[in-house]
Amino acid sequence: MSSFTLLLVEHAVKVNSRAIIASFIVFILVSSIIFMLKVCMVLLFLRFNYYIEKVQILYQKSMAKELNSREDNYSQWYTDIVTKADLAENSAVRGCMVIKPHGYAIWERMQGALDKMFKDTGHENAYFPLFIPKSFFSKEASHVEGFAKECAVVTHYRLKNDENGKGVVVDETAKLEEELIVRPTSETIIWDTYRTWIQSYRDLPLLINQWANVVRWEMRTRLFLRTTEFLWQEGHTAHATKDEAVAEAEQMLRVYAEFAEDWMAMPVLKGVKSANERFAGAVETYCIEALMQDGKALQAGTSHFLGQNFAKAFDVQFLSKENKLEYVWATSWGVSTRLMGALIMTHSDNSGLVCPPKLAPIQVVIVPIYRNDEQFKAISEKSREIKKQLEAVGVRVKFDDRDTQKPGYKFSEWELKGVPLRLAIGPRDLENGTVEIARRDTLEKEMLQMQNIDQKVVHLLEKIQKNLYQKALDFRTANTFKVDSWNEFLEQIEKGGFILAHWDGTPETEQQIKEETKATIRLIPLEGEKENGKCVYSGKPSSGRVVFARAY
RNA sequence: CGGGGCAUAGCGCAGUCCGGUUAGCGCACCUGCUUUGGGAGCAGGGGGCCGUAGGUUCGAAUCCUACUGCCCCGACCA
Repeated sequence: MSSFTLLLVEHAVKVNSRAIIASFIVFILVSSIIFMLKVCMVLLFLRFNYYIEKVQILYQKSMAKELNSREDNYSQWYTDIVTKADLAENSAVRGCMVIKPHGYAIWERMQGALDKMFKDTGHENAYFPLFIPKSFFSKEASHVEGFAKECAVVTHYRLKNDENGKGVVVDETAKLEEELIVRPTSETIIWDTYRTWIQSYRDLPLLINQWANVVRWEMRTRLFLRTTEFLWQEGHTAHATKDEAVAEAEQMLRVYAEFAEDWMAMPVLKGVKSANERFAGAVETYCIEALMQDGKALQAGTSHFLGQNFAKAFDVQFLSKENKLEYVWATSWGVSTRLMGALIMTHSDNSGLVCPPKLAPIQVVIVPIYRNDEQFKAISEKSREIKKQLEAVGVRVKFDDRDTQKPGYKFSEWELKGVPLRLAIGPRDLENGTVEIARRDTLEKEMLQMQNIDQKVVHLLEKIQKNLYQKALDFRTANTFKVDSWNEFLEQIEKGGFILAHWDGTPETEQQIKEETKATIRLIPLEGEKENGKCVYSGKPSSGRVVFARAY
């Protein structure tokens, strides 16, 4: 019995041990397969991670210098150009920007050109205060209404150390008798002043301009396009007759249009604003309107016929030749640093800013290419020679002789900053008497002989200026549409561009269209043929097409 | 003022869910060498009160509370 059991046990052990061995082998096999699979997966994972890392590195590298593209993200592209081309940056103060040297240099060139045009049309510069007594504001009813919601107000004139030792606080005992408004525009303070300047028709016309900063407390801001504080010029003129004042407002509109087209190479439409869009306090607002590359419109300048509104509000009267006491007729007109935004959005591309030669602080940059000191010396000598030659014919030149950056870096940097022409001079050029010239507008490169380089450059700069204008004009033409039905209107407004459509002339219809489509009447054209038709929204009769668009 | 998001090096971000070595990465910066005709490479280096103030905890960039600031989307506007 016991031996039998033993046998059985022995058998069982044998069977078991076979099974154990078998299962052990299976286990080894399976686990080794699993192990190998694991190894493979880990390897794959590592490999994968490596690629991810690589992709991230590449991405970060490209992010370091490159712009978001115009097509992918237009508004980010715009911001990238402003900041990466060193035009401006956001400041510690919400909504206010720091205009950096390169951006300011362009603005200075704009100022210079405009200032000359103002003076050529008989205007003089003056300066009025930053602060306006609050009571002045309430004198012209619609003017207050227009600006009241966005005024910064000065209430106190002293700070003191906090009693709890936590920095400075406003000294409540130093409250102003009358609060001061930081000017959002200067009509009121200027007309209050003009009252004392004007007594007789002999004091007229009074043609004054001021270059100044103004503050409008905006909800949402964007560099150059809409900032809380901005730089501008404001012209304020007084005239003896209505006709003369209207003529002045129209003249300044032409000045703005000429500046936009000749200097900024930016085609503009001229027209008048509808009642809804009119300046607060104006009888008529004239404007120039440009089309940006994303199909949105941008108001680039305004000129207002103010009638006698401010003369009456501030009691500015003069004795006429007929010895009659009359109110004077007024205009005001302005353009701002917003033009910088217009400039950027009209011409620039995915390589950065494209600046028209007439406004470019640097028109030509010379980049030397060399391997050693001797070459650098020889090339520098030649470059300085060319620089002098170009400067002699009035070209603004920079010789980029920094030894800390490589040529490729410099090429990209100056493209980003919008320099119209780049000359590259290397050892080969010295031997051959050539120079490589690259156009910023077309990004084309060409080898030129060095002889008469000054004439060639001058010619090219003119060509670039013309080409930029033509390109912008072609773009506008291709994006201007006549629309005659409401369905067409709805469809087209989504695609962007200027829409020429009939309007019944009522503010109600304009408001309805705005609410339904976000499009506004940019202007009622001054030029072009008049044509009768039916309002695109209400179907009521219309005497001419007006320009609709979504706007900045 | 409504709705959403974020706050970590000069800039851009990871780490936060799930608390635990000396807080990382890219760009930029500094030094050296090699480079220089389209954003150079290698090696080394410096730089942080992790928005502020409380709390929880042996321990907080990480969890909780409050505050502040910024960004985006709407209403307002050149």
